[in-house]
Amino acid sequence: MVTNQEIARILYQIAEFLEMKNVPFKPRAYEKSARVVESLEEPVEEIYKKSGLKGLEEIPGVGISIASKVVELVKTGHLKYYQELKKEIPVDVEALSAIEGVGPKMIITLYKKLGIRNVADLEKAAKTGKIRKLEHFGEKTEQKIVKGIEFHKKHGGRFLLGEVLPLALSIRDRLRKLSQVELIEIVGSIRRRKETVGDGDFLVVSSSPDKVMDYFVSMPEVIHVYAKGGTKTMVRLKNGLDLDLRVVPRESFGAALNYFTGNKDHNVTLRQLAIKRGLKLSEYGVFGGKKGDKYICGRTEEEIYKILDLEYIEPELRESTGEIEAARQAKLPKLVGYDDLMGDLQVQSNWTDGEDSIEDLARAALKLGHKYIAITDHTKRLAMTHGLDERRLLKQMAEIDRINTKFKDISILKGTECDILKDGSLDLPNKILAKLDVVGVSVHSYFNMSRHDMTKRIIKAISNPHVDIFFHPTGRIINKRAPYEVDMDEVIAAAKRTGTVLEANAYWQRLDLKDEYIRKAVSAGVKIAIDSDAHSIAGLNVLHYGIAQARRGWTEKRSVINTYPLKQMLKALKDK
DNA sequence: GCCGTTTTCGGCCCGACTGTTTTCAGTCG
Repeated sequence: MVTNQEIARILYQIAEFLEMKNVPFKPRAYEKSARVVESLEEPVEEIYKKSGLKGLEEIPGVGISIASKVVELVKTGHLKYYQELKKEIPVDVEALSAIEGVGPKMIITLYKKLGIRNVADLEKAAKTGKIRKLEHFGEKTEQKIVKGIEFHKKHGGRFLLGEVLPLALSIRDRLRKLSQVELIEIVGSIRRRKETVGDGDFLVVSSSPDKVMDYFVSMPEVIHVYAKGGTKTMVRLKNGLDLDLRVVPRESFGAALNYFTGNKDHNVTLRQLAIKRGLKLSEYGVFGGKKGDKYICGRTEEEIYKILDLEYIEPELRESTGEIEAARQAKLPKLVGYDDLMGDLQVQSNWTDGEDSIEDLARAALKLGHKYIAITDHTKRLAMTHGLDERRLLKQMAEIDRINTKFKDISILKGTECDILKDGSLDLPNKILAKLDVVGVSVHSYFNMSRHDMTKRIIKAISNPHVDIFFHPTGRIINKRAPYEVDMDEVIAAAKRTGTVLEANAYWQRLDLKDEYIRKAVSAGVKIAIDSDAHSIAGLNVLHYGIAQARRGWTEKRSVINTYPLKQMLKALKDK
């Protein structure tokens, strides 16, 4: 089994090797294909098994040459072309280029002049002053390398959106309070609400950028300043997160907003569209005229898309997955809004592993404006959570009836997060499931089953006529636990066939379904439910992450059952 | 090596900052 991440890593490395060899254009091609493969949730290996070489070539950025290499990787577990490049330049490109400020050209020079092959070699050479003696290198470069290595040791990799969004919002609000700041927005992958982010980007319009930059680098979180200029400043925070701040003129705000929101391929395509129209697009605006230096527009993003004959594209969609083509044909979805949810269909109370009582949860949900909330405690198989058996669940249902009499603006629904057992049967008998308003089911055990068995197990479970929602369908914990092996195409087809709702779990460590599968599900006509999976009052506040993920999955309001008023929502469930 | 509202061949996004240089290459986004 070769994972998408492993394939992407090799493609990235090939790109770096080719860059070192000064091969034109190919590095970009490999890099692009790597980015695409990396972002696919469906295993490339599965795509190959299902649709062969042709299927691989349909992946954007992957042509016949890269597709064949992927096939070799899938079939044999290695790739000759890659091995040969590694033999020719035997350096650990992946680790070396992960160091801030170290790129392919530097790596090849360091290898040729000093025989540096890995980070340990690099650290030693830098600390013993060997690097500063090289031509075109100096003391500062050497220091930068030492620091880069230290930083990377402390904190490598990407952050989860939920870890950085609150911080980014706080910094945005602090900057907004400065009198010199006229306009400010968070841009980059945070604005696109990507599930993981590499850094934080801010865009500012200001009459005195220097003051803003001074404030930015002196924020208490900042421990290092990479660069500080009149329009661009880059810093690192204590928690390891890098932040960029850009300042642009007012008339360029829209163009810059667009440019820094990305993603990269989305931008490249927009610029190419501009060129085709005899225009030039940059972060400063759209330019035309004989010399190509006449400002045409750029105050707002809407202007940019309009002049390129495109519908406005929401930030969450800008991932170069067909949104530009759809915008050209005016076929973009009207996305579910951040204020559209009327309730929450997965919440755990202190009857099992939640912290708060049903009544307190209901009161908190009411405060959030919810019209309904489903209490979905675990079932007995999850003994560690004191999962409910039939007797305790009946007791809880009576308790919910009692509490409901205290509220008139919110309805507490009787639900369950019923365990799917190994053979696909459920942890509670049908006769009690039939009495519940909302039956959710989920997998909490035997994660390592074969793809075939897991798919069968899940389809059996959701085929139960009482099962309404399949909770966190792939079981992943972002950056911690891979999804279990399951054929999501088949699960989606089964959900459609049986009228089962698939959950878009909003908890930011899960975000399960992922955008890619949400898109497949809704385009197949399957309904989704965006749930908090809250285990406490505070946990109720994460729905916006799920909405973001749904928007990234091209979801319209009508596909989300908990945007419906209570009666209509209940009707959309199976056995009602 | 990929791709097509110019194209199946001939293109391939644009700009800021830094360090090492006296005009630019490398890196990053």
